[in-house]
Amino acid sequence: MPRSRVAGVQDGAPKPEGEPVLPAATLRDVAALAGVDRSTASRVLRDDPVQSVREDTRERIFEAARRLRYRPNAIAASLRTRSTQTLAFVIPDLDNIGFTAIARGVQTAASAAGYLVLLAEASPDEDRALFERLTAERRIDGLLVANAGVQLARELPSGVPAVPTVFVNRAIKGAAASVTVDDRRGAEMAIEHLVELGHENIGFIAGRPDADTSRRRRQGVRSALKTAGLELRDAWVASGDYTERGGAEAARAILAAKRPYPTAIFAANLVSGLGALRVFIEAGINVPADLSLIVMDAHPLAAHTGPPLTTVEMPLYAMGVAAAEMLIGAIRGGPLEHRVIRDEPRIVVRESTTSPAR
Amino acid sequence: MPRSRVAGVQDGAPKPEGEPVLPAATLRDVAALAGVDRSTASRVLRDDPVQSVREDTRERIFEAARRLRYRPNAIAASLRTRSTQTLAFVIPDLDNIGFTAIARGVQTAASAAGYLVLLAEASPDEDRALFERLTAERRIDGLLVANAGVQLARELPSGVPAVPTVFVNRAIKGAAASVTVDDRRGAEMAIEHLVELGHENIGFIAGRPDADTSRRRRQGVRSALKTAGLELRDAWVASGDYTERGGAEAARAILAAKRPYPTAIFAANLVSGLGALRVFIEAGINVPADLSLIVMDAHPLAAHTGPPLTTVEMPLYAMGVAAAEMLIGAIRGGPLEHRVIRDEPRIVVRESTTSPAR
DNA sequence: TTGAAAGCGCTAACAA
DNA sequence: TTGTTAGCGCTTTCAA
Repeated sequence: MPRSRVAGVQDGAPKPEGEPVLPAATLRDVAALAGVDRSTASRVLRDDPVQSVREDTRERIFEAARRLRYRPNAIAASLRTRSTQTLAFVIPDLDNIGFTAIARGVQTAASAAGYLVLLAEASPDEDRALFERLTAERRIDGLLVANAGVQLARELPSGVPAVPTVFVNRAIKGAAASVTVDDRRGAEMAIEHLVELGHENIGFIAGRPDADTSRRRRQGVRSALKTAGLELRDAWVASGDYTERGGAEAARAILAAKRPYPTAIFAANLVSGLGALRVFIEAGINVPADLSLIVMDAHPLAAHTGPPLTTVEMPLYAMGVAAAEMLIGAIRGGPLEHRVIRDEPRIVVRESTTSPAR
Repeated sequence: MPRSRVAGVQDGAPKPEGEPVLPAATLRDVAALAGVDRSTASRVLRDDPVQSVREDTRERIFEAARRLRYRPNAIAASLRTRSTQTLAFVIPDLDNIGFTAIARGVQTAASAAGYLVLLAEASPDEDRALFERLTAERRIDGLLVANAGVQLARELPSGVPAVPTVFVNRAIKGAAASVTVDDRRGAEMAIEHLVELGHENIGFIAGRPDADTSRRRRQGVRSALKTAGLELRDAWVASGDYTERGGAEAARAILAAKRPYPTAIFAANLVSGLGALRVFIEAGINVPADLSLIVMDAHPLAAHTGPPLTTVEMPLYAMGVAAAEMLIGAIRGGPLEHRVIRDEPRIVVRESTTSPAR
């Protein structure tokens, strides 16, 4: 039996009924206690290098702040400085497990620079309102947009005061900045893996036709096949739309075409690969004995599908870090640019790929 | 071939080099253009019911605001009203797929009430700093905390001006408010499902011993087994710690115990169930023929494991909605309380459970 | 080395 | 029905 202390109802912070909740101390209170002017207190507490302050004055101010548990009011500071120390990271779908690695990179880089991150999900029909709310109302200093459709970039009303914006995992022509990964190389590596296993008949479940990532992945497929002296048959290509359902439909389309079937398939992302996998299994196809499957996007769960999926792991965390760093740099006057993270993708071999049957 | 317009590099918002970016209009500008005082403009634009305004004045003000593309500065309003219209939703781990349904519920309810949600991930060693930053600096009006450990509640310095806080999926004694689901009932239903299939030897992979959800799930297991006249053998129970690794270890522990093995196992959450599933499969155990497995937590990906997992789907979305609504109510002066969402959990039967072999 | 004064953009008493 | 006034709490010249 576990000790009841552990298994019992948890203790939390008991309400401190005794201590009256004082109204939060302001800079004025600190200054009064330290016997200085508010401006002096402000300079000291912010470590303002512009003017020097006598050591004992500094100490008096710090001591007063400590005793009053002074915390600056960020809202008031923002109003004055016109800087909120906050970024927004907008994603289209929280359920899309691909974004967590990016988000973690963003968070890490932002925290390191003292920025807070407002992570928000916005479906295509809501995003305009959200963007307006964030930027027009001056709640953020900069914006990161992942996976969002063109709509959003196109529709941002030009009257809205522009905050620096970096697109993540999406190269939008005309946008000032973006950070992407080398999708083309990742797709090439997927095909190379299949070719090394001996496959000659390779199919492709593509992404959303209107997404630029999809275009680059398709290019990678073509170029790697060409290098291997192989051909991409029309009947073996279908759009999986980056969704589970799209992947399933693509799989059915490939199965519906006349034989021969391909012996291996590369799906342009994890979710569409899952949809396809399901269709194959339900059709009685043995993966990988009859058909190998490799998908783009790494996620812990890929290890738990039936069979575990061989994946192409892209440097998503690094992409998030780079995007946040570029954005913060831009806020501070640095350049916005289009950047591609060239860290080599990694093939994680699991059980869904093997050599073709003879 | 797709039209090149579609497959090509995407167009975004071209930089409007022509239009000079005007400094954003303020209330003062609107008032001047409409020929009224700032206060009048403010009242009209906020739809302040306190005082009435002549119809033509209203129209002049709206027209001026429209022409100047006026958007109120939320920071300035916040400073004055001491309300940010922003909530924070703090979660311990973005990768935990269980939280997305909750987050979506929170978002929906918050948006409906005009609140923005700041979704933040905070590991146990960071959360204090984050909380201070959010509350002490007065960036938010209320706080939702999901899955967080006791630490956080216990350690919140009492000097920090308290924002209303609602714990989500976690009942913390001493905390003012929480919203949870009926974990006990969910666990009972899992066991009932196995019993109905004819299982008599049922094992349990429990959650983190220090989590209150884990305690309730354990209670449910015991009570349902008791009702069925079955016993829970010590050798068939192990803590999976709510992690994949913990689940794997628990599975190994159960396999290491002397026979007989249980014919079915209930894992207290999805991730630990995945860890266990993997161990079973690697041990050559056929799931479900040799061993049925049911897990708590619904997620689309549960349909894609090998075999697809039978799950207990809890009303997580409803929990998120309820938590946000309670919090917003509290901000507006309403009560904080401990609430349990009693919506009946749902068993989603997939292929990982079947009747025991004879 | 410090203080005085002004003001970020808005809202809310109160007065007219 | 509308305007006057006084801040919210902070930062930032400028002057002493």
